[in-house]
Amino acid sequence: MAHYNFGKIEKKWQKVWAKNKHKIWHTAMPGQHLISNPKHYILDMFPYPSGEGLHVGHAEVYTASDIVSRYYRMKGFNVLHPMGWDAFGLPAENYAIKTKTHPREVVKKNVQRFKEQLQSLGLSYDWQREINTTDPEYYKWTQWIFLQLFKKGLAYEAETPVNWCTQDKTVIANEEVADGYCERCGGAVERKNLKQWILKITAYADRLLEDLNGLDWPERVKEMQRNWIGRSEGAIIKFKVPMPTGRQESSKFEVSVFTTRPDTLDGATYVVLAPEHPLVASLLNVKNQSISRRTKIKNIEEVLNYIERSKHRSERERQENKEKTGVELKGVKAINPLNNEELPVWIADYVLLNYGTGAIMAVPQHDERDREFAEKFKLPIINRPLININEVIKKVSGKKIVNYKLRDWVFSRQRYWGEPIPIIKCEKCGNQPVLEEDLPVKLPEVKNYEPTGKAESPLAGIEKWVNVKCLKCGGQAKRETNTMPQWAGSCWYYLAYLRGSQKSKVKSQKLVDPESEKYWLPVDFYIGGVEFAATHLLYARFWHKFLYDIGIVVTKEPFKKLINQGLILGPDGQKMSKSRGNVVNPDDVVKNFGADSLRLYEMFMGPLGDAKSWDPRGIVGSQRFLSRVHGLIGSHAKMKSQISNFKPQINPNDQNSKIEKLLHQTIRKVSEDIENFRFNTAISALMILMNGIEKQPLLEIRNSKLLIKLLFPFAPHLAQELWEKIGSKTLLDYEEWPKWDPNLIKEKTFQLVIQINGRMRDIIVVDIGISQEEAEKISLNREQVKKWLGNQKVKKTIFVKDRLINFIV
RNA sequence: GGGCGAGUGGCGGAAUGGCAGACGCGAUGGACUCAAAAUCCAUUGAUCGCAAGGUCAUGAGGGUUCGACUCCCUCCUCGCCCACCA
Repeated sequence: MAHYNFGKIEKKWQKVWAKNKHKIWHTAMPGQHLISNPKHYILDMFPYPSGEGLHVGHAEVYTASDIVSRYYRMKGFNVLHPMGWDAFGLPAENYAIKTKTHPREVVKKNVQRFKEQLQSLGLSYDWQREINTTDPEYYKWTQWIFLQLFKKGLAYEAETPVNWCTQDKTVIANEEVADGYCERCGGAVERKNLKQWILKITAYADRLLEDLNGLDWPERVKEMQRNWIGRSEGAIIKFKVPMPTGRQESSKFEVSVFTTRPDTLDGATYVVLAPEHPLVASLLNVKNQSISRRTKIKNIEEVLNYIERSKHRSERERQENKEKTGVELKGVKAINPLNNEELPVWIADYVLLNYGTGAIMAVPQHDERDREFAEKFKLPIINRPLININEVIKKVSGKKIVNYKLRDWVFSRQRYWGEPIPIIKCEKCGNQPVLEEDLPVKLPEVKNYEPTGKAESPLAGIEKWVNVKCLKCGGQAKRETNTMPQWAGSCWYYLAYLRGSQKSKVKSQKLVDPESEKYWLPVDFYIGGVEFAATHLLYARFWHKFLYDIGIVVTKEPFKKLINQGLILGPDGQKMSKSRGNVVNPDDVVKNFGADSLRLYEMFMGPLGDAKSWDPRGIVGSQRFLSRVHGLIGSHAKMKSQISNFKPQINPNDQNSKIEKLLHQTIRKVSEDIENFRFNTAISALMILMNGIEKQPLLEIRNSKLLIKLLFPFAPHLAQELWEKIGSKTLLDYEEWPKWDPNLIKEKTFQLVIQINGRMRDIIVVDIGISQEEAEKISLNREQVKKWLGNQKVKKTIFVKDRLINFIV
């Protein structure tokens, strides 16, 4: 059988769908009457429209959500299934620097290509709701949310470290750092502190943790978020560090450590500070630039060298299990507040400034890392009895606290291509929020997107834009020139779709129409990669909870059910990448095999959530299957007048009744599998049905219709084509999903497995509901059973109803 | 280093406490053909046996159970994420 002309069929129906005057995939706009049907909001993680174009991994998620959307539409649900573009970000900017094109133009081109590619897969999006995070009408509201955060004290400025390329004189992303050097220019990278905007996500830590319990998310994602938030109970204990000059005691010369084990305090044998810890600078007395005279530290050179070295190591490197490094601050001692013992003080870069207090007390007897360190540097390891936690804390005036691994969210980027942070800075009056009526603060045009050589955004160079009047005093002020991170736009985009069409968006004076929000939220199915577990998914939950607090939304959580898709690896089992040369381009696959074959194959490859490698031969199986369906129904459609009168027989032994049963089993299997995102087994069930139908002497039109409907969510073009071929004029989107008859599926008999000592020795067909006595009687009469039992005595019999009987001898 | 997953035929996978290998790919043999492709039919975990049938087998080792791919423990290997890639 030759393959059907998928190219022609697919183009034909894509055209019909695009033009369709009934707007099959459109849902009611804000202000329009909402249908009272039950709803499903089925959301894809929207793509970053990269220059590479659509990836087969995109095709995988989007096909999955498309199947579910089509299924629920046929089940009578009001389905919202939108798509948009997460279009701010680094690659567009880097490309702009290289080619001198405006990122806006790059994004426009890429979006167009992505959209065409998505449409070539036959995905049923409500395109009238399309959004783009770089659209000023869009980022106006991203900025608006920032203003609300600022007004509630949840956005603040503080010094935080960035990767500073010493050659380019610019801040670079983690991704652009390779082994301590800048990936682009090869210059050395060091950590440098910069004043940046920070969002207080830690204020929501407890709620973000608590509310995970109510979410229908994969347990592993919830677990990742729990660990990321990293709640731990412990205490802050202060160690005095006597003034190195030996004169008066000062509160400055003490160090607070966070410990989860205050009960081990008696066994502490040394104290470790992060190299950046402010106490280290104080001890070195750096500000006088006369370190050596006023400090007690005897090994200044060594200490300074170590601090300098740490600057060049990333956080990850510092925590890696290579040899632990550290330097003792010779001459400095910390006093254990419990027993007044003098402890040596070290600096080591495995202690991080931004976790806990940036300082630890080391108890080598109880902590593995401390012991390793102690063994390497020959520090004492002592075993002292544990003391009751409350007693310790009371005795040393410690403070019980809850500590989180979660850190506040650094929200500034020294970049052009992002949302400008809507703040005006006045030297006299401080930070002023831009007035809401002045939003959006639009990105101005710049001549080039190159870094400025100072740690600031290219926006800083546009004087006309930067210089403004202070809103309070009217004096000379400047705009904030940092932009927001790419995550900002994706924190609320599921709400942006509810703003509706371009027309209703422009008209709207609110972030989201309350009616629409009440009806559509929460998102029922949110589908995307597990790699966002601790970033986007946490950031979006944080913003949503904030919007809940200020009365914008009525739900506490944005995404009710989360579904993860796994990576599609190259044929070599490696992650697809240009440099490996193992990238599969979906355009080629669509051209050579058809969109329906691509969709079917990607869903058939394995469980949605698993990583799986692309097998260039595997797709022919999917294509072969579709061609067989096309051949069978297509050829029979010509004779439809003859077969439509065919009457099914009632006789249960008749072929026709068998196929009836298979059909209903398949309807059930496919329905249940779609609802549970198990597409690989759903497709396998369709194949089994097809194999059964092919063996039939005659094809009943009713059976064709059922098969077509079941196939439709997976291979919509072919299904719609065949639907037309058998004489139906409707669009399948409006057809009802088949129901199964439980009576037709019910089995009357089953295969009873007979085991002896747990090993299968015989199998017989018996009636469902057979009693243990009867099963025993029949089994013990079987030749096979007699042979295996011999003259051994049955000690025990295990009977599992409608399944097996096991004789223990 | 930390966190989260996964290991089943030649390959992708199915079975989540009860017949291991559904469905598909590939391979082998056959039909059709001058021939090839396509298609159709049959076989296809390993091993012993003429056969009936047996034994072994789900990364390795142990445990729980009448019974373990499935649950528990130890180990090995691989994948993903780690806060400025998205």
